[in-house]
Amino acid sequence: MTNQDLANLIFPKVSSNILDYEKKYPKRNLKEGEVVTRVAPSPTGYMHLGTLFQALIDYILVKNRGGVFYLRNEDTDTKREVDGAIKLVMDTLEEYNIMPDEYEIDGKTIGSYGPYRQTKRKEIYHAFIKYLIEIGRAYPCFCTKEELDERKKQQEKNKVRTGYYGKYAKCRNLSLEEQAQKIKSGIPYVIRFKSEGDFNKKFIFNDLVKGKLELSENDEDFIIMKSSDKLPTYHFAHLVDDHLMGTTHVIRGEEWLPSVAKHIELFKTFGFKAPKYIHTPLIIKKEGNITRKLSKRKDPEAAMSYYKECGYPTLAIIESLMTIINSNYEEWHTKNPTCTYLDFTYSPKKMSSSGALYDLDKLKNISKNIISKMTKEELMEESFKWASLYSKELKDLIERDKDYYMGILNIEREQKKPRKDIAKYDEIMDNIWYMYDDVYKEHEKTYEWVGITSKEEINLITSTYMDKYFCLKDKESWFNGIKELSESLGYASNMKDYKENKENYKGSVADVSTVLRVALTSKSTTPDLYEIMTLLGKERIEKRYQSLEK
RNA sequence: GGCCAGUUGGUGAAGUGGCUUAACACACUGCCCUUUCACGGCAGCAUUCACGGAUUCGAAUUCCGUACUGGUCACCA
Repeated sequence: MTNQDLANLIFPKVSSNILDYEKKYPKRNLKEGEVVTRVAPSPTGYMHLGTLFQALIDYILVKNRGGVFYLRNEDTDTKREVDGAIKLVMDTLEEYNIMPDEYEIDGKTIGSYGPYRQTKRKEIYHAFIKYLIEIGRAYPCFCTKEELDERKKQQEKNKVRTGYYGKYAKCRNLSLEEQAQKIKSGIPYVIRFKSEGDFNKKFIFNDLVKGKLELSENDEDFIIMKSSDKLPTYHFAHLVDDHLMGTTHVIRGEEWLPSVAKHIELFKTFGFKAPKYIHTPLIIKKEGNITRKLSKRKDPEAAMSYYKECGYPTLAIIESLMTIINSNYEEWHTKNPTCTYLDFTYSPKKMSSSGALYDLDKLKNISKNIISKMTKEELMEESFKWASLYSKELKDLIERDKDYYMGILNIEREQKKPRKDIAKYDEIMDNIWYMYDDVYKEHEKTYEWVGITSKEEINLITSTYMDKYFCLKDKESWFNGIKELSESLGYASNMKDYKENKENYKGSVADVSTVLRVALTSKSTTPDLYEIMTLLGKERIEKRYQSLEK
């Protein structure tokens, strides 16, 4: 009995070997400095902010240096797999405009380094595992769950490091005959990597974000192939896939740092060049005094669907992530206002190495700026798309009269210093409902009177205004009318004069304007009143003033 | 508990031995501008970089220790 015999016993059907696959997937033809990155989500039916975060870095790195960005479906955990999960990831990437160059979806494959789906790569993994068995660096392990638990318990009790290594690696010393015999008798087994590392020896690992790290060598005989479906574990799939697909830069979350030693040993054993690693900080959240990883269970904002539902422009999310990716991004962007985020040069070294807090306030601010710079047509279209999915009410209003809707949106827009009052599309309704008579009528509202609250005075102001001073010719004459109205009723029309001689007046033109505003919209804070009045027109204004309680 | 990483204001952070009386942005507060709200402008907001010690003429920046926080220790990725 030889290693070769054992390998053949375990993988009787594997005919191709490593060399065959390396021929089939030759080294990529890259120009100097070009990179190959990948986003490798597992299809759990959920698109995490962190996945987008990493994909964005992948994408930017490729935009910066040239090369290929691909998507690999890491579906080896068949228990957790959810139908349509990769579609969700792809759709999201598409929405955010960070499409991979190579991918596989609905049976359609783009790119020549596929399959881009791990369950379809089983044979390939088997060839690599077979090789490992042949050279005596992998072996079948027959330990049961109970045995493993017991081992761990003993280790904890004896205060030694837990894990399947050294003398605790029970199955590594089984003779080939014993192994063959057990396999033949149908005992379930996994394949473990036979480590030659020494935990007490250190090696230098250079992470592109964290810098040089001194890590202990791996000495664990970790599992590389599962028993039930014969699929590889992450560690092994990482080795095979990233080698064959030619990944130059692996961008993944910091939670992978503890397994780096395993990966390095694996690459070394095969004599493959390991990719460069960018371990990104985790996106964290603060809850009271506790800081923790964004959790998909507890935090709605961990899911990309959250941002879609609220109606944040995708660019706002991207820009806010950019500020986390490299904190000099904003400064760069204000200096280069015509550039897009794709023109920015990403530097892993400048990335913060502590957890990144995703700040929704910051997002809102960025989003307000982006929305304020949209043209009325853009905003109409974007908000319509959103409303079609999430707000029938708004959708109906837009469809009723798109021009009128754009007119409302255009108040204090398309000017040098546009108004910034919308952070997400679900806020639009709050800002425009009073511009529609039927909605206004039905809307539950309290008039936000400020200063002047007497009903008689309010009625006096509105009726005098409509009778004698109403004018919509242009903004200047409109405002002159309000000034004259103010004076005729004993209010100051000149603010400076008012401030100096308050006792001479009942109030100022500001108070009068507020009355006209609140009486018309019920709100004390609205955009420019002249434009609102122009859109509404005299008749409707008059009606609203008349319908006020006497 | 072992291993690894991190710790600068309310938040994200810049900063790699003197140019830092700690940049920039968000948030907050005040003032100015203004018919309101906003926008914009100005100003304020860490005498100090988790704590203790060491090195140095000089440290947020180097070293050691402590504390705290996070990650990880699966036939999950």
